[in-house]
Amino acid sequence: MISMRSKYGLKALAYMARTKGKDSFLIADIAQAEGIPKKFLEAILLTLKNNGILSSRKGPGGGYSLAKSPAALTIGAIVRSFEGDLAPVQCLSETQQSSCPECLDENTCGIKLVMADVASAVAAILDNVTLADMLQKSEFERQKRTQVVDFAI
Amino acid sequence: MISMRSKYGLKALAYMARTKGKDSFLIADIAQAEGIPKKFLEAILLTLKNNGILSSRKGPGGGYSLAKSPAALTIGAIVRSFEGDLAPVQCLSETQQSSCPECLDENTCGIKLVMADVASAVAAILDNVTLADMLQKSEFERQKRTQVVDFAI
DNA sequence: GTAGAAGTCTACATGAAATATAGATAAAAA
DNA sequence: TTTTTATCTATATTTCATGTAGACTTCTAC
Repeated sequence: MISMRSKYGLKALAYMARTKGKDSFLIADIAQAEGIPKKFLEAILLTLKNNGILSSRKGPGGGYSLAKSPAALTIGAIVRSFEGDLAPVQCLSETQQSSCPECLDENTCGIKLVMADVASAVAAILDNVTLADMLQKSEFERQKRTQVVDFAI
Repeated sequence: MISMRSKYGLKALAYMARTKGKDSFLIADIAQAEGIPKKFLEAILLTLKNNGILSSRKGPGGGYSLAKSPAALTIGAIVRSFEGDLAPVQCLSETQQSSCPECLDENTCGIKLVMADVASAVAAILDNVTLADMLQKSEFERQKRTQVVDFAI
C-alpha cells in the first residue's frame, strides 16, 4: 500500500498540472481544492520541492509551481520522493546498500530472487508513466463516462 | 515493503519444503532453524493453517505439515495470507469492495488507473511463482556460487 | 485414564511509523 | 514596513507491526 503522503502528493501535482492558465499555486488553494489537510500538505509540497519536482517563491504573488512539464515528471520519481524506494524488501533498495536484518544468506535468498522480479515490474511501469499520462488516462475515463450518461439520457 | 510476517512465513514454508524425509515439523524446530521468534512463529503458522496452506496435528508426534505440494503453493497465495491483499491502494482491494477514504471521484481517479496496472503486474508474477519455483531459483543460485568458488580455488 | 507433548487462544506490551497540528520564523514584494 | 507567503521546529495522536506471557485444549502413547 502506498502512503497518504504519496497519494496527496500525486493529487496536488495532478491538480497543478490540470489547471490551465495558472502556473503558481498557494498551498491553501490546493488543500481546499483537493481536500487535503493544509498543514500536512505543507510538508508534502516541501518534500516535492526538495526532490526537484516543485519550485517555490515566497511573498505576495508567490506559491508553488511545477519544476518540469507534466510530461517530464514520472509517477515513479514522485512516489520515490515519499516512499524513498519502490523496493518490496529492504535488500532490494535502490538507494541504500542494505540487507534485510533477518536474512541468513542473502546471496541465495529465494524471497529476494522472486521479489527482484516484482521490483523491476513495478519500476518498469511507474518509471514509464508520466504525470501527463496519468491526467490523460483520467480524462479519457471521464469522457467515456460522460458519453454513457449522454446516451442514457 | 512486505511485512516480517510474510517473510517469516515464506522462510518457514521454504524450510519445510526443502527438508526431505520429514513431513511433520515442530514450531520450535522451525523457529530455531530459521532464526524466527518462536511465539511469533506460532501466530504465523496458525495464519497459514487458517488459509489452507498448512495442516497440523496436536499431541506427541504432531506438528505442522504442508497442506499441498510446494508446486501447488503460489507465493501470491502465501503473501496474501498475511497482507490480506496485494493491492497498492485500498480501492483496488481484491477482497473487499472498498474505496480510498480520501478519494473525491474514484471513477476517474488517475492514481487508481495507474496503480491498477501495477497491481496486475504484481499479481501476474506472484500468482505464477510457486514455493517449488522459489526453492529452485535459490538452489540454482547456490550451485552457481559454489562453482565460482571452486574455480577460484 | 492419565501424563506429557504439542498446537491454540486471549490478552497485552512495546516501539515505530504514519498522520497530522501548532506556532514561530524567514523571505519577498508592494 | 506591512502583508503575504513559504519554511522550519516541535509535538500530538493514532495506528500498526512486532513480539511476549500464560492459560487452555487436544491428542497420543503408555
